[in-house]
Parts: sequence; C-alpha cells; structure tokens
Amino acid sequence: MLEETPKTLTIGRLARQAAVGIDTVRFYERRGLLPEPSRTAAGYRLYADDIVARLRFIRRAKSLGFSLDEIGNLLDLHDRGGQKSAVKQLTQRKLAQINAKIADLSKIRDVLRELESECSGTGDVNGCPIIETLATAED
Amino acid sequence: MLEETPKTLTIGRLARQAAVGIDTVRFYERRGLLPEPSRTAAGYRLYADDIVARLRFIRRAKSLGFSLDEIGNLLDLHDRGGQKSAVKQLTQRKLAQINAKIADLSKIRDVLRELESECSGTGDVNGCPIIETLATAED
DNA sequence: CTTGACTCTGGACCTAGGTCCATGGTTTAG
DNA sequence: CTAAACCATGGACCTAGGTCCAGAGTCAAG
Repeated sequence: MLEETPKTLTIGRLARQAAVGIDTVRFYERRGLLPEPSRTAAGYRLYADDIVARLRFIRRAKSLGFSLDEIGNLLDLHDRGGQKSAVKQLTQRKLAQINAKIADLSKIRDVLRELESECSGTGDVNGCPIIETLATAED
Repeated sequence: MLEETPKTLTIGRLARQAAVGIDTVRFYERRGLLPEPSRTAAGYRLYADDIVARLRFIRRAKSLGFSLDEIGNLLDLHDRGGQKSAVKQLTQRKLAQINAKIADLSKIRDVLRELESECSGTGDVNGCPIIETLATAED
C-alpha cells in the first residue's frame, strides 16, 4: 500500500495538466528547474503527479515577476529546506524592483500625459508640441 | 553665404556628440531611422550637424518608452509633414500601454506586499506562507 | 498491420535593441 | 615616416524565455 507518487505521466500529459508547452517542460529541465525524470524502456520521460504542482509553482512565480533564475532559488529553498529569511529576502528584493519599475513608468506617464494634453491634434505636424519637445528638450 | 548644414561629422564625432555608440548609429541607419549619409572619397560616412538632433530625438523618444518602430513613425511624421492627430494618437496609445503596465505591476506589488508581510522570516522554510502560496494557490 | 498520435535529440530560430569581432583601408599627430 | 586612432563591412553574439524543426523511434486504436 506504499505507492507514493506513482510515475504515470508522459511529457504531453504533464504539459497539458500544467498548462505549459511540451518544449517548455524540456526547457525547464535543461535549466535545472525540474529534476531529471525517470524513463521508460523506450526513453520516454515519466513523471510523478507532483511535478504538475512544481510546474504550477513556476507559473505562479513567473506571474509575480520572478525570473527563472530566481524561481530556481525559490525551488532550491523549498527542496532543500532553506530558511524563511531567504525566501523573504527574495520577495523583498522583487518587491523593490517592482516598485522601482512602477516609479519609472509613473514618471513616463506624467510626461506623456502632459505632452498629450498640450497637442491640439489638429493641423499638420508643424508646431506640434510633442515633436518639438522630442526634437529640442534637454536631457 | 548659403552654407546650410555643412557635413563635417565623422561617425565617431557624431556618436560622441549624441552620446550613443558608433555601432548604434550604423544600426539605426540599417533600421531606417537615419538617412543614408554622404561619404568621403574613402567611403567614410559624413554627417551634417543636424543629425545630432535626430539622434537625440531618438534617445528621448526611447526614454519615453517608444519602440524603434514607433520612433520611425514619429520621425516620418516629422520628416514628411504628417498630421498632429497622428502624433497625438501614437502618444495616446503609448500612454495607454504605460498605464496598463503600471496597473499590472501594481497588482503584482499588492500580492508581493501581502506575501512579504505574512512571512515571519524566521525558522526553516517549512510552513513559509510565500512558498506555500506559490505551491498551492489557484490560478 | 497500419495509421496517426506521441516522443526522442540537438540545434536553429524568434523578439528588441543593440554590441562585438576580424580584417583591412585611412588619417593624423608627432 | 610611422604608429595610434579612426573608419569600413558583414556577420556573429548577447539577454530571457521560450518555440519550432527534422529525422527517427514508439505506442495505441481499429
């Protein structure tokens, strides 16, 4: 009755269940995000069901802006029992990056808004404040 | 006394004045953002001074998030006397893109903040809410 | 038994925006 | 006059995260 994580998934079924591409699974394997799977006699990869969860982990972390390298770190911490402080630190760093990006984009948004509001939008491009600003603004 | 835009700049001096790389100038030429320059007898590119302004235009537009293709459109409008409405539309589209990106990042920031605040940061990774969430969250 | 679906490998290709290189000719300062 | 600095070309290479392909083997349904 000890049948832990039976290996029943071919790569195609794994990919479908995790909603990623087959090539993506192989790519993650090469990147070290997935363990090397066992193989059938014919050389087909065979996965245990819990690898689906691992792929979903990767998808979610990606959607939060973590790079594959960072996700590799998170998975290592998970697999090898790291410290919460390490996970928290990665999260804080990512949060800081996201905040910085938002700040950059907000500045850009303000400039674009200003330019957009200054341009009448009628007549030919001569005297267009958007073009003029781009052509002559100081750095 | 009619000495309009004398061509005195070699590519290196142009690049220095515009604060871009020499290779970048040639790259922009291939991309159609810069006109094909005249050449010396030896085949060296020779630029008029006003190309410096064009390169700065490109730099500024890039810093506002315009892609090189979009910058090509803006330059065409400038060069061939388009309509202000076209410039304004490009600006509005870019503004909408930037706003969308900010909205995306803001959602990510909120999630990261929440996760970060939930994690005590002490002890081993077992029970870490960040890892747990990534491992089990619904899509 | 055959046909179609599945899988294997290694490597090429994609976007975006450059950057670097080798090889060889040109120009300029001393 | 010569060495350093400059310029030419075409194409390879870079990041990030995949995606696609050819050629060949395998498996399942009818």
